[in-house]
Amino acid sequence: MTADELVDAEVGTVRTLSAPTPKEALAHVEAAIDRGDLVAIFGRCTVEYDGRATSYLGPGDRHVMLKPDGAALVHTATGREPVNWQPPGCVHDPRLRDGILEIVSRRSTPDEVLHIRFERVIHAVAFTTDDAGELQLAGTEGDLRRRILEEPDLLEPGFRPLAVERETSAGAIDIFGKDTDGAVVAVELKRRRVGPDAVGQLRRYVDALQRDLHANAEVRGILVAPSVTDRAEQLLAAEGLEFVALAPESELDAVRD
Amino acid sequence: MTADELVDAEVGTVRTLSAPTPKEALAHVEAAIDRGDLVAIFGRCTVEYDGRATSYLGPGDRHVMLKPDGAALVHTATGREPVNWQPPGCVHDPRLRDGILEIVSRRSTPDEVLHIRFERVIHAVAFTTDDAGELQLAGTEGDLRRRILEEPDLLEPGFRPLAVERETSAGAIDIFGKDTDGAVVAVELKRRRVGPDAVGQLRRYVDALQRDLHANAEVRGILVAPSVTDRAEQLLAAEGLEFVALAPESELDAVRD
DNA sequence: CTTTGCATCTCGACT
DNA sequence: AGTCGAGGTGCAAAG
Repeated sequence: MTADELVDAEVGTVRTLSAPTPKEALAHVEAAIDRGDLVAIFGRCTVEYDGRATSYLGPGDRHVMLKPDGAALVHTATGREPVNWQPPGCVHDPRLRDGILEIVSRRSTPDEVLHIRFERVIHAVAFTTDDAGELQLAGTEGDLRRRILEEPDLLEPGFRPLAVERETSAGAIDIFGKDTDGAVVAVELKRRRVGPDAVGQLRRYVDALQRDLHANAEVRGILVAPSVTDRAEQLLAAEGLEFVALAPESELDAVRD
Repeated sequence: MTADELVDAEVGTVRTLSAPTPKEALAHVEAAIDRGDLVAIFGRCTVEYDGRATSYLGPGDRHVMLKPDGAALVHTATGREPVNWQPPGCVHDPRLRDGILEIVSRRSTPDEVLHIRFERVIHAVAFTTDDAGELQLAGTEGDLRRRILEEPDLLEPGFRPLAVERETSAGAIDIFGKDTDGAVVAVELKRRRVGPDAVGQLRRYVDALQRDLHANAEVRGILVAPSVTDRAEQLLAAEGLEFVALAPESELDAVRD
C-alpha cells in the first residue's frame, strides 16, 4: 500500500491513496465526503440498483465517482453513459461490509438506492475543486427563436410574432403569431433535424388552438428546423402542416459548413 | 512531483502520476491511450467545443476522463452530466501547446472537436481494466410488453395481441391486436407516468392505421402506463383515446410501493 | 412538490 | 450512415 499522498497548490488539492486495505479506503472516502471533495475510486466492484427500475452488474474493474452534490457515477471503459448512477441529491454512505468497502447511495422521491461493493480498491482520489467557470453554449433552440424574432421575415415575408411560449390546453407554442392574411400561426422550433415526434407535437398545438379559439378561421402550423426526415415530411403533408428550413446558427456559420 | 507509480494486481492495473510537468503529463497520457487504458486527469482547465453546437468553459478544477473507445468526459463537482463531452468513436490527441497539456478529441459525422487545455495537471491515473460484467436491468418497457403478451386480459378481457412492433406509415405500434368485437386496437406502452407526448405518439399511430387500412371501422388506441398526467388525460379524452394503468413491475413489486 | 419539453441528449435496433 | 423510439434518461423553468 502507499501512504496517503497530498498534492496541494494555490487552487485544487488532491489526496490520493493506492492499494489500500478496505479500512484505509473507507477512512479516505469518508474524509473526502466530509470535506466536500469530488471522489474517484478505481477498483473491482459489483453494483446493485433498486428504484425506478432494478439492475445488477457483476464483478469488473470500474471507475466510481462520488460528487459532493450527491451524484454517483459508475463508469466502465466504454460509453458516454455511466453503467450505473445516482442523480444529485443522494446521500453517500461508505461503510465496511463483510470486510470490504461498500458505498450505499440513497435518495427519496423517488426511493432509489445504489450499492457499490468493492472486491478490491486499487486507487482512490479526493479532489478539492475550485471552479467558477460557467458554460457558454450557442446553437440552442433559444438561439433559433432569437433569430426569428429579430428577423421574422426569415420564417416568411410579413410574419408577425405576437407571443413566445404561448400557452394552449395542449402545452406551450414556441412562437405564436399571424401571417399577412391575419391567419393565426403556431411555430414549433427544433435546433436539429426533426422526425415524426416533432410533427405530432406541432399538431397537438394546432389542434389545441383550434379548440381554444373555437376558430372557424384557419390555424397554420409551421415546423422550423434545419431539415426534416422523409416520414416527418409525409406526416406534415398528411396533417396540412408546413415546414421552413432554418438552423440556430448564424448564416455565417451555415456557410462555413 | 511524484514518480510514476504502478499498482499491479491479478486483475486491474493503475499507473498514477502526481503534480507532473506538462511534458510528464503528456507522456503519461500518451502511454495510457496507447495501452488502451481508461485515463483520468485531475486539474485546472478550460474547454472549447465545436460541433452540433458551440461552447466555451472558462478555467476551473475538473475531472477529465478519456475512454479507450474514444469517449471523453469533462466533469465538474456537480451534476450527473459531464459539463462537456465527446461520444465514443473519437480520436484523443494529447499534445503540448504553449507549454501546457492540451487534449484534442475529434470525430467526424458529425464533425466535432473538443479542446481541453490544462493550466495545471494535479494528478493523472491510467487504469487498465478487466470487465466482463454485463448489466442486467428489469423494469423496462420490454418487461411491460412481456407482461401483457403473457396475460392479455390485463389490458382488457378478451384482448387478442396479433403483432408487436407492427409497422405503420407513422412508425411502429408497440402491440397491435383486436378486441372482443373484432375492432383493431393500437397499444402504446410506457414504463413510467406519461405526459402529452405519449398521447401524440399514440394518436399518430391510430391515424396512420385508419389511413393504411382505409378502415371505416373503428380503430381504438390504448395507452398503457403506470399513470397519466392531467393534461395527457384531457388530451386522451379529446382524441377519443383510452388509458389502462399498468406498470412493468410485477404485482408483488407494485404492492410493495 | 409536479409538469413540461429541450438536449452537443445517448443508445440500440433496424434499414 | 440515417431513422426511429426508449431511457432508471437528466435538466431547467414554471406552476
